[in-house]
Amino acid sequence: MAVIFLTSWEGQAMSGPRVSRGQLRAIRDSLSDRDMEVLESIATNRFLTSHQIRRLHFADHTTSAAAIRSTNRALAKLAGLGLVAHLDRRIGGVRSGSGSHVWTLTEVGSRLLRSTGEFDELPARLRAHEPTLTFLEHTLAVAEVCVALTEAERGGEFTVIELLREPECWRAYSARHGGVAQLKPDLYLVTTSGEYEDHWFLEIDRCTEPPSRIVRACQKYESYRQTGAERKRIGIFPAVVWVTPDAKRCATLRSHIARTPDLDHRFFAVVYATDLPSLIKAGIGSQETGDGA
DNA sequence: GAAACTGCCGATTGGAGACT
DNA sequence: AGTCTCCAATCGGCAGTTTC
Repeated sequence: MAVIFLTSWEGQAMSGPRVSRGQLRAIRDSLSDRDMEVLESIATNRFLTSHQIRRLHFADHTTSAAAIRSTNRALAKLAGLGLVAHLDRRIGGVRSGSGSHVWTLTEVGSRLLRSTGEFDELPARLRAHEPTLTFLEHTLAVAEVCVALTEAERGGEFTVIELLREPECWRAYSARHGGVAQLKPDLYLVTTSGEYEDHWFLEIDRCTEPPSRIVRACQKYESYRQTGAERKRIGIFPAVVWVTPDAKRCATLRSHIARTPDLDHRFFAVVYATDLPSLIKAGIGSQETGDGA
């Protein structure tokens, strides 16, 4: 995952010139199906790097270099039409070197998608201020998992039935000592592999929180599990998977969670990001057998 | 014929390591 | 500690090729 720092924010690109409904229709007519798919991906994930867009929509080119050029040209076209904009500077590549651009929807792009009737939830006015580095890194990390899942699905490892992002995947429940608590997974995923359907809560770890806080979050999942709400809804409790950026962190979190006594460890897993597709393909055996809440 | 794709090449950028 | 050099990765311009 690229490390990205912002030096400035093209806030003016978020608003851009006024575009009439007729102009918007003309722009829509000039777009290919793939252009629309790229826009929809950016809208769904809020921010995507050029690299991620390439993997999502330009994977069928003969060489990766050709895919990159096609990606860049498609994005340049969308940017030229005022539909997307990239953050001003890209710093920090996959190894050394400069990193990918980070793209987001402009207000015109948002209006265009809302005009299709499939993105009514997009805001009419977009944030004009600079996103924080923490927010951006988290958003891109979640997007990275979504891209990896798409690639694995494309490779025939499993089928994604449902993928919900924040806040659609959040769960509100009654806390033990009264009041309403909220569970905030990064992703909710339903997959099939063979004849089994698996449900997952995914938490994207970026080594920014101490293991003690991860353990507390697990305890919150355990409290929610004991309400029986998920079991009532879908018949099972989803597996809770922490996705870590490196193997050392993976081992650390596994160790802390394993030492926590008041958890039903059948429902919790920690996995290094690259191993997530394998875990999903194999399944975690998280199906509650009826002795639960 | 137009649009999309591809190959080539140079410019740009930051990370890593060597050097002072 | 600061500077310099090399290297890897990305982007974009141009021109040729392919596809519809």
